Amino acid sequence: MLSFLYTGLMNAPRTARERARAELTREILATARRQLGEVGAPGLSLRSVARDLGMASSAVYRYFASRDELLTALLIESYNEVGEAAEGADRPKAVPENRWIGVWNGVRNWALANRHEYALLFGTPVPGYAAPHLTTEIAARMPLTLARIVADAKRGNGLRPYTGPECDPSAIDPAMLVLLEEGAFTVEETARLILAWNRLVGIIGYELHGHLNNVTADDAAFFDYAARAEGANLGLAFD
Amino acid sequence: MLSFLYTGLMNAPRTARERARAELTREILATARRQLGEVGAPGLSLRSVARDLGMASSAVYRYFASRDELLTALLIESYNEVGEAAEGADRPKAVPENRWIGVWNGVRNWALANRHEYALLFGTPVPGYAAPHLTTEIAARMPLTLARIVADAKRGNGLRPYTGPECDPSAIDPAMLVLLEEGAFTVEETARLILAWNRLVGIIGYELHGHLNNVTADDAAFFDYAARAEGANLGLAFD
DNA sequence: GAGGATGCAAGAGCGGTGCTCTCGTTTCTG
DNA sequence: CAGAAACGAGAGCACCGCTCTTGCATCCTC
Repeated sequence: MLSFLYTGLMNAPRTARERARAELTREILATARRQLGEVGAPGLSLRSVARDLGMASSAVYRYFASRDELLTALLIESYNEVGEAAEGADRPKAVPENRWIGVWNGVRNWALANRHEYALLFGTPVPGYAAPHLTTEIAARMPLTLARIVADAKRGNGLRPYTGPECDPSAIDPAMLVLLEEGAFTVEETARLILAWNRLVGIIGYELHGHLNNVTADDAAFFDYAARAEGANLGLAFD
Repeated sequence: MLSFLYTGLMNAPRTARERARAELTREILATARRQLGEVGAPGLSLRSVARDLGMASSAVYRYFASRDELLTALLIESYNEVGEAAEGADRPKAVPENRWIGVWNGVRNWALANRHEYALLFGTPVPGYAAPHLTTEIAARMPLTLARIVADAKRGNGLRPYTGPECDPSAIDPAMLVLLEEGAFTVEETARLILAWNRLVGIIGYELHGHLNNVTADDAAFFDYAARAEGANLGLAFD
C-alpha cells in the first residue's frame, strides 16, 4: 500500500540504485502530473506516462503498484498545493475581512490554474477508487486556514451576532469541534464554517465545470459576492 | 448529432422496422441506465450493454453514434428525473417554508437513490465530453422549482428584508432575470437564488462523495440545517 | 573479490475498451 | 418485383490496466 512513499522519496537515498529509484519516481510523478493537467484524471494513462519517459509500461509498475496509486500520489501532491495556496494567500496582519476574501481568491486562482487537479480533489470520485485515509489531514489545511481567520476575528473585535436558523448539535461530528482551532467555536459556528468551506469548494466547481454558463455574466464578481456573503454569514463585518 | 432523438423515439413508428428500432432503442437505454446505476458513468461500457442484450457491440452503433451520445441520453433522462423529483416534492398549497424544505429533501432523496446519475449531472464532467446545449432548459426545471417557491412567498406575505453584502449587478447574466419567474426578482434576489441552487447541489454532492465523513455526524440533520439556513437567507421565515 | 540475493527493464500476453469497416441478410419503397 | 435502404454480425485497429517471464545490472555478504 502506497509503496512509493517508503522507498527513495522519503528516506535519504544511500546507494546509487536508491538514488536512481528516487529520481525516476520523481520523473514519473512529474510526467503524470503534466498529463493530468492536460487530459484530466480519466485520461491519465500509465502506459502513456511510460511512453513519454521512453520506458516499458511494465517498468512503471515497479514504482507505482497501480494506476490508482499513481493517482493517489497526485492527489496528495494536489492537496498540499491547494493547502499552500490557501495559507499563502492569507495575510495574518490584515483585517479578517480582507484575509477571508484573499484566501477565497487564493483557492480560486489555484483552481483556475489547475482545473483537472481541482477536479481530482473535489470532483466526483472514480467508482472503485477510495482515497486513502492518510489524505484527510492534508486535506484539512485549506479549511483550517478559513477557520483560523474566523477564530482570529472572534478573539479580536468579535463576530457579529448570528440570527439565522440553528443547527442541531447532533449533526456535527464532535471531533470537528476540537479540530477547528482547538474548541474556539460553538457548534453553531462550526456548522457555518463547514457550510462555508463546502460552499467555497462548490462554487468553484460550478464555475470550472461550466454550470454557471448562461447564469452569471462575470464569474469573478459573482465569486467575490459569494465570498462576502459567506464571510458575513460567519459574523465578519463587510461594508 | 443526437441521432437517437429523431428516429423511432420521437416520431410515431410507422413501419415494423421503425417499431423494432424504437423498442431496441428503449432496451439499450434501459440496460445502460441499469449499468449506470451499478458501476457509474466511467464504468459504463457500450460493449457490456451489447453483451447484456445479446447483440454485437457494433450493432449498438446503429442506435447510438458513440458512447458519449448514449451518455447524453442518460443525462437527459436524469435531468428530467431530478426535475420531476423537485416538482413532485413541492406542495403548492403549503406555506413557502415547508415547500422549500420539501423540495430540498426531494432532490436529496432522489440523489441518494440515484448516486451515479447525480454524479453524471452535477459531478465532474468527463474531459472531452461537452453536454449539448439542448440540455440547459431541461436542467432548469429543478432550480425553477426553487425560484417559484420564493416568488410565491414574495407575492404572498413578502420576504424578510435582506441585510447582507450586495452583489454587483454585472455579475449576473441579464437573461437569468427574465428566466426566473419572468422578472419577479431583483438582481440581489437572483444572485441569492443562484447561490441557493448552487449550495443545494453542492452539499448533496459532498454527502454523496464522502467529503462529509468525519465532519458531520448526522447528514440528514446537517442537510436540514443547510436547507433552513439557505431559505432564511432568501427571506423565508423559519422559526 | 567472488557469488548469491535482490532490483530492475523489457517483452509478450490476457482481457477489456471505443470505434470502423465489410459482408451478407432483411426490410421497405417506388 | 427490383432497387435502395437499414440492419446484425464479425473481424480488426489502437488503446487501456495489469501480470508473468526472461535476462541483466547492481548490491550485499561471506
